[in-house]
Amino acid sequence: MTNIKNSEYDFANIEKKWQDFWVDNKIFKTEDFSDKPKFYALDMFPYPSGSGLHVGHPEGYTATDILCRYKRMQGFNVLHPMGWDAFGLPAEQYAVETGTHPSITTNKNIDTFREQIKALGFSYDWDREINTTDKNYYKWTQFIFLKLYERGLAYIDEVPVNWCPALGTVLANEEVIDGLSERGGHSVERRPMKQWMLKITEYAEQLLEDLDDLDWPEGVKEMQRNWVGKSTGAEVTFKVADFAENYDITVYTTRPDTLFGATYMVLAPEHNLVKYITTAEQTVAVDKYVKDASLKSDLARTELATEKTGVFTGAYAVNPLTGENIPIWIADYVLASYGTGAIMAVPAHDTRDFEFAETFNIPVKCILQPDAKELKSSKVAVEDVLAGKVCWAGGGVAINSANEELDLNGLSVDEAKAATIKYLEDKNIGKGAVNYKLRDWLFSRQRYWGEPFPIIHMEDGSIKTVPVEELPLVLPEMEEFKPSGTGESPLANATEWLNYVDPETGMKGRRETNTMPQWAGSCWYYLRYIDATNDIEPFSAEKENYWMPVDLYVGGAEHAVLHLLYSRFWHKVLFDCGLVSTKEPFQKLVNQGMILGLSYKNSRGVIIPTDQVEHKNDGHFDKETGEQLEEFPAKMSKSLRNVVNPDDVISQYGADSMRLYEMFMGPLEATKPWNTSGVEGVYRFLKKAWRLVTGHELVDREMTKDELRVLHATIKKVTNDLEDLGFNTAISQLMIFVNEFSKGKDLPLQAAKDFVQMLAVFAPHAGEELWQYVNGNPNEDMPVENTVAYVAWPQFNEEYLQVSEVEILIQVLGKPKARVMMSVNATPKEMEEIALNLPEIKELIQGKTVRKVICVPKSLVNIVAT
RNA sequence: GCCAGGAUGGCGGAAUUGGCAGACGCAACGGACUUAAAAUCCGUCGGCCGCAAGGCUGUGAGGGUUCAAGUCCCUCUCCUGGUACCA
Repeated sequence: MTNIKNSEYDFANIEKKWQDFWVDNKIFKTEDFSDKPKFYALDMFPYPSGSGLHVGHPEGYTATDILCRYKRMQGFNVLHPMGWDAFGLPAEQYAVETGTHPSITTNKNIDTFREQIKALGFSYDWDREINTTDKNYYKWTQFIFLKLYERGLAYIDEVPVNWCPALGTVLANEEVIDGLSERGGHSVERRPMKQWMLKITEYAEQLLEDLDDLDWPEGVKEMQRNWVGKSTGAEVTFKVADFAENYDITVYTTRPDTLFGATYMVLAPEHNLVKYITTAEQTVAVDKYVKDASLKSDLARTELATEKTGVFTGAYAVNPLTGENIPIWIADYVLASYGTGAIMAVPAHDTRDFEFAETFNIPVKCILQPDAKELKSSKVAVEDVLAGKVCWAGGGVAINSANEELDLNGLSVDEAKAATIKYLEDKNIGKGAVNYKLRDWLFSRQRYWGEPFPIIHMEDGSIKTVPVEELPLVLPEMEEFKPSGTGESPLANATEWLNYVDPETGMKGRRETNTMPQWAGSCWYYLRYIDATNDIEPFSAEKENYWMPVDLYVGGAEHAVLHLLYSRFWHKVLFDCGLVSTKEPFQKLVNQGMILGLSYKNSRGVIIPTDQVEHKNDGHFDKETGEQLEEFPAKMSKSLRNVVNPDDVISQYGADSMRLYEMFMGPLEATKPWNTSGVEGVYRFLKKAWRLVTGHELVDREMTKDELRVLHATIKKVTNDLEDLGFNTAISQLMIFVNEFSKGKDLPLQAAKDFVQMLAVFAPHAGEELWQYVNGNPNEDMPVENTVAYVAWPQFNEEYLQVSEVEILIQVLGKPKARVMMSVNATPKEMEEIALNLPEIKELIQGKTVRKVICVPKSLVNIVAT
């Protein structure tokens, strides 16, 4: 038996020992099914980068791990898995440079990550580890793609991509900086290429609606709502004047109520009617504008957003309400891809239209009497609005808005909208309409290191899918990973793999050379964990039914929109296929905050790299100049040299201190700066806790009232805080417990057991070691059942928290004046009497009239005396 | 610009439904132990006034509601994240 009585806290040996114990005995292997209630806690799986783990990763992982350990003790069957989102650009770029196959780089990085993660003592079920680049995994990613294809949700379209002629390759948006390639700074142009698209827009409404029932941060839900961008309004059809042909133009507007104020119309330069309606005199100018616009990237178009540009087409449309001819312009502030690619412009009540009208001297016609209240806070003069000198985009009442058949005057914006839509529908020249900002998802990349599409383009132009039985379609081995030079992925050079002959008909075909984007693998990984080794289906329906949905999903806020929207979309498709049983995958979502590094700047605001800073008692100084520096938190980055490496923290203080500090820093969701001396604080706490348990005589005795109160207050606070993910305050309470019990001569056995068990969810290595000690278990050849991992969580008893007397604060006019012990059962009347009879209070209110006395039981008495 | 979140000691942060601001920790200072250091332990620690008892003041700024405001309402400033001509 290892005797740790009166020993020193030796984290290095303890941590190694228990990590081995957990792994060797598969302590955290999850039952596929159980009578126990289930709890599925999911961490966003990492991209295993070459630089290894940083302190931000373990933050979320520690939080879920603590919760999982707690839930196991609460009797839950817990699923807590880990895996690797391992496709991605860096491994391919490295392959281009060095010829090393991306799978080699990837596996090496995964090994590093796994080792680093294991060193933190997380209770993952490693038998469920997944890797998106494993063919047994991406086989099912391809399978799901085929499901999408079968349902008509995947299609090919010509879409402009970032083509870099100098590099002979297509670049991802993040590889293009200010219109130049990130590597080499070559120019990048937009070039249409055939791409796979996924019809996420078909699910726009559901993606929006189902957000309401999710327990997600309000901010994330709002971001998703904005991304989907639903708007309601109307489509209105305008006749083009002076043409024999029917060149009707339909516009989309959210403000049909302002149709009387439409003084011109704008088409996107790409609008297909532009070439038909442009008059001869305007052709040269229009052609030039259209050409220039097509060369501008989206980036350039938005960067030049300050100045409005456009060209008159020479044609006129007829405002259906006023009968007036209004000029038709083209301008790139109207996007071809949104709505109908054409707008009616109401400069008086739309800021963009107003700017344009001012630039080109187009009349502004005010048709809204601004709302008086809004007008007041906006600081614009009502005369200017009415005169069309200022744009009014706020609310109000319609004016100047009547023709022989329709009179909107006096109506509010909402009433006028409804009336206009009804009129348009009756006349058959428009209708109510809904639009979404959400676009279909560009789902192909011109890369090697991604999932190949199970698609063959046949000679006759048809598309053949690879039969499910033949999946996975494996990436071919290649020597070279250089771009093909044509814009196609390097797979275009894999001749043998590329060419296909139909075994039945003999028809030739060519495999799809695009690969799927990195998002693909992460869209459904949470389902694979449920049944990670199934090789006949992606996951069994029975297991899915038991485990889904994910009860808690923790990860970085950077995935607030795309990853979460994409996987919700796939999940809904799988739901419609009958493959999953829930509409939404992630019931509760929490974003862990970013961890910042401590940085230093001098009085001129110049940031000094952290390793050039000398720390003294009276401040921080530049090692070179001796100048005093100001400390401030900044994003960890190599250039500031403020990156904290978890390995260093673990080797110096141990994994338990690392875990504890990550949780003690502050609320999980908050952005907070890493401060190494804070780690020392929790390390001291662990040493103190160790001394409390091993250095005091453990006595199996009745506890005193005070001891019971502290113990049960601790159990209560820790339990409640864990339920709300309040890890920092739970740890504070454990510190209070240690401070209080350290004052005693001995340690009551029950208090020791309960405390050690609570500690064990936060600091599991020290927790296990101390658990064996307080239970008198022999520590060598330990039976598996002796682990603390599944011991029932301690219960608190409210009875022990009760006190008979409490200190009541006596205030006069809200200021604290006296404190008095009273029975907890004192009635307000009794409290008032006691308070008013206190000598010091009597003195204070002498000569004054007591107007009112407020008594809050168990808390305070406030005497209002003047 | 718009949307979301935030601002509390020297620092990280605590504070049920409005009810004693600053729990817990860090740093700092004073002391004990030590030949010395580390480790550990004890004490002080928002600001101002005061020998003290005590008083005044204090949660980004200004106003309001209330017996009582970090917490609720209005206006403003600054920070962080998201988004960008979406008609």
